[in-house]
Amino acid sequence: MRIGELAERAGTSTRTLRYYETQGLVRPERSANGYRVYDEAELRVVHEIRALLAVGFGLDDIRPFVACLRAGHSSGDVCPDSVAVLRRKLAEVDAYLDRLGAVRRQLHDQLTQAIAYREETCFRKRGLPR
Amino acid sequence: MRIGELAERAGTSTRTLRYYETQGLVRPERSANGYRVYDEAELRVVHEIRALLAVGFGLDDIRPFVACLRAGHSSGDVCPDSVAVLRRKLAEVDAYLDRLGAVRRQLHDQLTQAIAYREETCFRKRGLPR
DNA sequence: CTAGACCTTGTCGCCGGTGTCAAGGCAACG
DNA sequence: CGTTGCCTTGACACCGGCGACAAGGTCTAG
Repeated sequence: MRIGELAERAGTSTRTLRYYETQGLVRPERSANGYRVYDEAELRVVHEIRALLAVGFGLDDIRPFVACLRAGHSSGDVCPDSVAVLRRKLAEVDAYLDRLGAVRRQLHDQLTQAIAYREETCFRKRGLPR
Repeated sequence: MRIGELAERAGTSTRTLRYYETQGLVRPERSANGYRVYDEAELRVVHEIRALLAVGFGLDDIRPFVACLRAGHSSGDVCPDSVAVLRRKLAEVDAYLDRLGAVRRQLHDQLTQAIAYREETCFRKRGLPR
């Protein structure tokens, strides 16, 4: 399988596949004419990469998962390094959820007060009772 | 007040203040020698900018708040445009919270299963009963 | 007069994952 | 033989909010 076919089957672009290669995530053979040649297993790898990217991982974080697949495991998640990354990411997400919750509260308060102020001003302008 | 003093008082850098100026957020006068001269009100403006940036706003989102302050209001939140941005941002944060919650769940599941698999493998390897 | 602290504008770099274009090789079909 | 389509490497662009540096002007104290 050459790069164009892999790109299409994986739902991405050739540019992206070449980039993954520079990052050490995908390792094609080369045919005599210099074309990249991928075996079926690489399709799996690319799917794993895309799935993890979609969840918010960076390419660096993904490396252990790819290594795990390449080591013959049926899931990229089960190797120690992958588990470590999963733990770390889960902690990061939890922390971010906390921060975002705080932000949400602040925004909500700000909005509530701004609206209250505007309504009060409106009442005063019209000389209406509260 | 010149740029260095404002930067120090606002807890930021001169580079940053000049950048805000290019973005139309801060408007210094110029003294005869070409130096930027800020009045006290600008300190307030810069504080508002920094506070909103810290919450996750972009400079574009912040513009209405600055305009609101500059229009004489004691808070940047109370003008219609600001309220609109607050509403939009709150919605964005809510959406992001949802997505992040889903991601958290997925990570948690992945982690749980990976660990379960590792333990099972461990048991099998040692020929122990479950 | 000079050193030093401040100011000016202009430019490049970063980060991450891609899009996009350029210039050129290789293969297959007519 | 030429066209078409796929492949190659290389390089610029993007987005946002700055950091950092260069080359030069200005003001003040000694």
